[in-house]
Amino acid sequence: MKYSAKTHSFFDDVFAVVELIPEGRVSSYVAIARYLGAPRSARMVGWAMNASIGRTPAIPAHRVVNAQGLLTGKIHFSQPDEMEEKLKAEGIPVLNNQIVDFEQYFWDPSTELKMES
DNA sequence: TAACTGACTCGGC
DNA sequence: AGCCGAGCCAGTT
Repeated sequence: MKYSAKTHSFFDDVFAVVELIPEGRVSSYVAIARYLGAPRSARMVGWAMNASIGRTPAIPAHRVVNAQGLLTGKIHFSQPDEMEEKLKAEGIPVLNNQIVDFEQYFWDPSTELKMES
């Protein structure tokens, strides 16, 4: 199930953006999709995260949450609490699977990277 | 090739 | 205020 490694795809773009998310910050599926010019492809971004598991370098998928700041993807990690623990370790408060003050930690690539040189 | 899937979102009830 | 259904698109089977 890994015969598409050679294929350059939307996934690769997603990985590239996720890797750019600064430590201590979080982004959302729709924000990344929007930045890549596919505002309706939030689901694909989530799927890309699933495909990123086990990849090297490690993709900080734990910094990507849904539009509400909810850790919807935590159940997909090797350890369900891994996502939450990593976020807390970076200084991001998480309560009931949801990021506290989400907007404060939110990192939007469309805003932060709009002027790539 | 066609059909199905999903770590999403939004809108309606 | 919370639950349910439909749209969305690229990758997988």
